[in-house]
Amino acid sequence: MATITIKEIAKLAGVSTATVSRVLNNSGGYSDETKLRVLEILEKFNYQTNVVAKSLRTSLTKTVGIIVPDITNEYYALIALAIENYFSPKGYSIYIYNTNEEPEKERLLIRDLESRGVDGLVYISGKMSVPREALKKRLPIVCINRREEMSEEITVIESDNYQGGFLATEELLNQGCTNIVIIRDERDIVPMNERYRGYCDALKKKGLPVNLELVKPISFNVSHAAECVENLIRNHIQFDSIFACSDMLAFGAMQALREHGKRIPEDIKVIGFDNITFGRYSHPQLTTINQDKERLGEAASEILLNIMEKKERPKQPNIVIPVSLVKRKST
Amino acid sequence: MATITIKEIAKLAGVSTATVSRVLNNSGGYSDETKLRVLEILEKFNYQTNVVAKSLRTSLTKTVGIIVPDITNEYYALIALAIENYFSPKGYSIYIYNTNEEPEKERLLIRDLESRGVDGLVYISGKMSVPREALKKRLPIVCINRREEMSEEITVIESDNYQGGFLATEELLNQGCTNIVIIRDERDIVPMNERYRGYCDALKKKGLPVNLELVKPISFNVSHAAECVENLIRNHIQFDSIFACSDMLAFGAMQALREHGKRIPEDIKVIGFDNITFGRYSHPQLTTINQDKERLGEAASEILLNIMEKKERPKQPNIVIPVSLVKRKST
DNA sequence: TATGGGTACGTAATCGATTACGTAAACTTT
DNA sequence: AAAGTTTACGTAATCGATTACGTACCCATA
Repeated sequence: MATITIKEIAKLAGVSTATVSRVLNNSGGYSDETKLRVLEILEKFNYQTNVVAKSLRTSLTKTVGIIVPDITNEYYALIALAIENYFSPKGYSIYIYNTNEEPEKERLLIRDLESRGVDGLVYISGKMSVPREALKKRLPIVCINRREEMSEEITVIESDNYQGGFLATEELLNQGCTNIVIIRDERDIVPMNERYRGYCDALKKKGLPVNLELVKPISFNVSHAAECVENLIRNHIQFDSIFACSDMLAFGAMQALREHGKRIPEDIKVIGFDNITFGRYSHPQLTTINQDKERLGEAASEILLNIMEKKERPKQPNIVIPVSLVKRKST
Repeated sequence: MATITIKEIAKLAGVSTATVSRVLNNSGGYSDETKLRVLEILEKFNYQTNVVAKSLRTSLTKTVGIIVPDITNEYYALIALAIENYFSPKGYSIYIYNTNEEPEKERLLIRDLESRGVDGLVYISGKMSVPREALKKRLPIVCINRREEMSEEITVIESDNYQGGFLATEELLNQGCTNIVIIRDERDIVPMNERYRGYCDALKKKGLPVNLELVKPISFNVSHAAECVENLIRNHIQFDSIFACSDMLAFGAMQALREHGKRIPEDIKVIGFDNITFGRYSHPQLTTINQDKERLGEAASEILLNIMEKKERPKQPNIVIPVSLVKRKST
């Protein structure tokens, strides 16, 4: 690096490095003239802090790590973007780590994060072992949307998944549907369970039973959703609508429906979850439950910064971000 | 941080920090017994390198920065992912920066990157001022898909945009189309110009003229594509197909076509560019030109690492990644 | 005028590594 | 056996900042 150091600036300004540092950090202890002279030299030689050196001394790196399963997924990308937009103006840089939810990768990550001395971590992934490890290492952390029942020491930001499931189901009921298929992730994870609970309660409220033949847990994947719908049709199971627990699953389901000559929404109504961009361009445009990814990212950032600054790990209650129904053409 | 340092390890093992460091880096100069003893202590106390300190000493941070316009865009996300997958096993961490192509943001970035001492930079964005600045600062850099005519000192990885434009147009011609609308980005940037050149040449090869009434430069945005198609229809301009220079634009165009009762592909055929995931789930499924985002990211990474290691900035010829036609249902 | 307190600095330690250089002991070579 | 070479370390400087502590000077107050 050809950059000039504080030492050289000091010599040029005829002061000590201490004074230069003080001027740089506005920490007082210098006269106005000295300040001006130093500032002038700083400017003239285009001084840039060596962040690495500063980090070593202060043990603050001004970095935040984000762990996501897959940045390629718009949902995660939007959250990551919100986090960057929050932290970047505050002088932080963002490390991004894709785990693909592979446990080995996650295990390595926590070491790397600590080695690099990140100031905080936003975790949006599956294995809660990482957050627990982070907690042990006193690394400030918040999780998004992956609450586990037992982990009350970790703050979790989550969408109101229960309400989402309820609203989605209610929308279909309001359209006169009575045989509502729910395609959900087979994994026993809180967000999915909550959506399912909302589904059940909406039915219950309407006085309808939960027909387990219509509850379809699948491994989370577009083509599985399509297969699932095909099986329903092939087995002549009666249904008039589908609540897919993610928009991608909804797209898979719609594709299968079309291939079997079903019209949407005339024959079968479909509702998704997440509200990703493509829902506006699918045919028909997808009715869905909006998750406020920006708020999720923002709220997580705010709380994380709080933990980082206060250096205290508050038993903060989990934050629930409201969801909303986005009515389009598929219901 | 509660982590143990090299100094403490040294004391515990009864050696100097120099020896511990040598063992850590496998640089020789110690007996087998010493090595074993040190390794044992290292293991026992779960030593982790302080990367910040190491970086300060070696002036290598083992970080790579990625500058993208918008990580929320699947195209960029896939490239970024490929880059991470390349560098991460080599011990690098990835900084990600979204610029939204805002010039001020980009200008700030280059300073930050240098301050943080990133070892290399992959640049996928618009303003070539950043790469030039990086070059001046001797920061290893490669660009993706934004070649400018005059900047031969910077290595650029790009898709074969000309070939893509040619293939797309040829596909429509093969389907019997003669009035092919091209919806392109209005900006005078190399990738778009190349796609357009491919379009022109494919027509020429077939002995057809370029009808400028069918050449539609728009500001890059889905709804503008829709408007553009509406205008064509409203003005009764004859066309039998559309080559949209990005899949997103194709979706906008298809939506407008549907709203005007045009069937795809029976009435109007549509082809896109990029091959983003959603093209498989649109209706009809979108025929498109595949950009190999993984190879783009990989190739960029390889070359970047090369520059980083050799510390030389070779006048490397630009790398062109092949594209291919993905035939689906919209043509 | 002596004392006390504030201002404006400088000195030097420090963060946690790496590494050039020095050196004692062991081992070769003739 | 003397000289040279190699091995296996340790010492201390260094990377570029921050900051506790010391101190000289100035000014106000008793």
